Amino acid sequence: MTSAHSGRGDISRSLELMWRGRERSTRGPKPGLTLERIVEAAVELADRDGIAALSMRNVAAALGVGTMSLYRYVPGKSELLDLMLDHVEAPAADLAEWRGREWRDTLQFIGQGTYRLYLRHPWLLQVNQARPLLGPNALTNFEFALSALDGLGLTSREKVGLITTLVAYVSGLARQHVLTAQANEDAELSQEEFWAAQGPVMELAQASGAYPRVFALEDDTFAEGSVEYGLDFGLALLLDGFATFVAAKRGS
Amino acid sequence: MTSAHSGRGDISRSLELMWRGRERSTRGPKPGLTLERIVEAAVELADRDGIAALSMRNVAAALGVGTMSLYRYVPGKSELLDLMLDHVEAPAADLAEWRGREWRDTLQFIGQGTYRLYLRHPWLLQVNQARPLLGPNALTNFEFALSALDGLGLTSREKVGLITTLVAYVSGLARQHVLTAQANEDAELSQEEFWAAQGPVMELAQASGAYPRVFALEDDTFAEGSVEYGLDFGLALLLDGFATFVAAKRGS
DNA sequence: CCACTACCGCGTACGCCGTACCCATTTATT
DNA sequence: AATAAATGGGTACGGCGTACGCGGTAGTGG
Repeated sequence: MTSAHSGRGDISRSLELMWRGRERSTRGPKPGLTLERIVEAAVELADRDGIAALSMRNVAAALGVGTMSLYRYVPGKSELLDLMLDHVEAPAADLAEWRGREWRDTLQFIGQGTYRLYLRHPWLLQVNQARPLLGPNALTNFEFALSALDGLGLTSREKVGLITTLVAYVSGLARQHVLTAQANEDAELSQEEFWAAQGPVMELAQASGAYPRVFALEDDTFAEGSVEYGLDFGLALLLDGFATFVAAKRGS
Repeated sequence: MTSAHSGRGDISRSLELMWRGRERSTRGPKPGLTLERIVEAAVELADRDGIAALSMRNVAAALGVGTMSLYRYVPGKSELLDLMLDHVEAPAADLAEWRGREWRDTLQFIGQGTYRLYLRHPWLLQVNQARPLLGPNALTNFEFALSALDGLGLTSREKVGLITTLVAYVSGLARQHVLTAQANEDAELSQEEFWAAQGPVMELAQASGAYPRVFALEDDTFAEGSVEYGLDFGLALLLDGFATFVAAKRGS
């Protein structure tokens, strides 16, 4: 029953932690933990048990330390989320191969990769990325996306507009998909029970005759596998739109 | 620091409340509240103070009643969220006018309307619509969207695919936009301070030379007004893609 | 060798949250 | 008048993030 904020705490602390890590001073006991270990444990916990289970107490327990020990490494939960975001955004290793490929292939790759990222870390969709901090990984990904649009004669605004549109679509779709899938899995209520619960009122709705088109939909419309089909379907439409735009710019 | 779940509680209770309201039995004291009033107060509270401030205690206080009194009307917070969702989705009154218009205009209207909805109720983006319950308003909107695609020779799957794609894009973009705007407004940190905080590390990043394209972007790329521009820009691209698809179907 | 100092681990406590439980009160039926 | 049902809401429990502060530890300077 909890969402989460990122970018709410001490921004510069988060950024320092992302870019520089912590410079150790020689005095005092050696730290028993590392920032890295904490972030990894937190991501693993969120992946497995969902964002609602991501409490400082649970992260600490997973690491076998006291709750407040975490605060020696991270200023607060907000900054921990910032770090988790940058952590999972680590770009694929083989980005270099993509130099010189067709822009359309590259954008499709980016879209699919982003989608997979959300599938792997569904809690991303519940994190309020109010102010996406520009961590090293975010910046690398952004640079890569921009490189895909080299040499097409686009302005900065246009490039960013295309990338924004792509990411907006993919994340929006992932949101719909992942949240539904996740509800079907780990809830106490199965998908069948859910539809069974909706059944009675739906029959009323159908009988009312106010929604003829909704109830005229084919049975297989929401069938299994419609979602993977969904990404490629919408992505192709969107990239068709991009192609029209790029062609117009080239022609002018 | 809280997200929120919807569709987690007793589904059938939520649905009953949405479709039928509560049938009053004659015995006992007259209720001092109505479901309607509670939902409206909750929406107003969420609009003004954000989802984090939406606690049962705060809603009750806004209504001048005891916290637990709310539970006489709503089974729990989860169901209250379900009701809030359906409440704000109330369709525009003038949907009937749109019969027979061009599909492209209608879809654009739907996209812009959805976008405005998110601007008006930013907390929508933080609500985990895991299982969007089909309330009367949701169903009416869906029916309207389907009606826009009448007569184009599309299958059920294709119609739903187009609508899904449109909504995914718009909600994804709204998410980026609203969360950023909201952070800029009501946080203790202004936008200038935010960028000032990013400044030092950004200079380091620039000096590293690893992100040439990012730092070669024009200064006005992220300027004010880029966001409204953003919706229409992306929407046009997407609808171009739709047009290509529809034309291909027609031609075949 | 020893004080000093900086740092680590973390126990306790406070004020939030959702809500289970229960009881006094009010009202319509019998 | 007695009964049954519904309302209002107080109290309490177990969760949360985290401020504060204390005892222990490891390098440093005398």
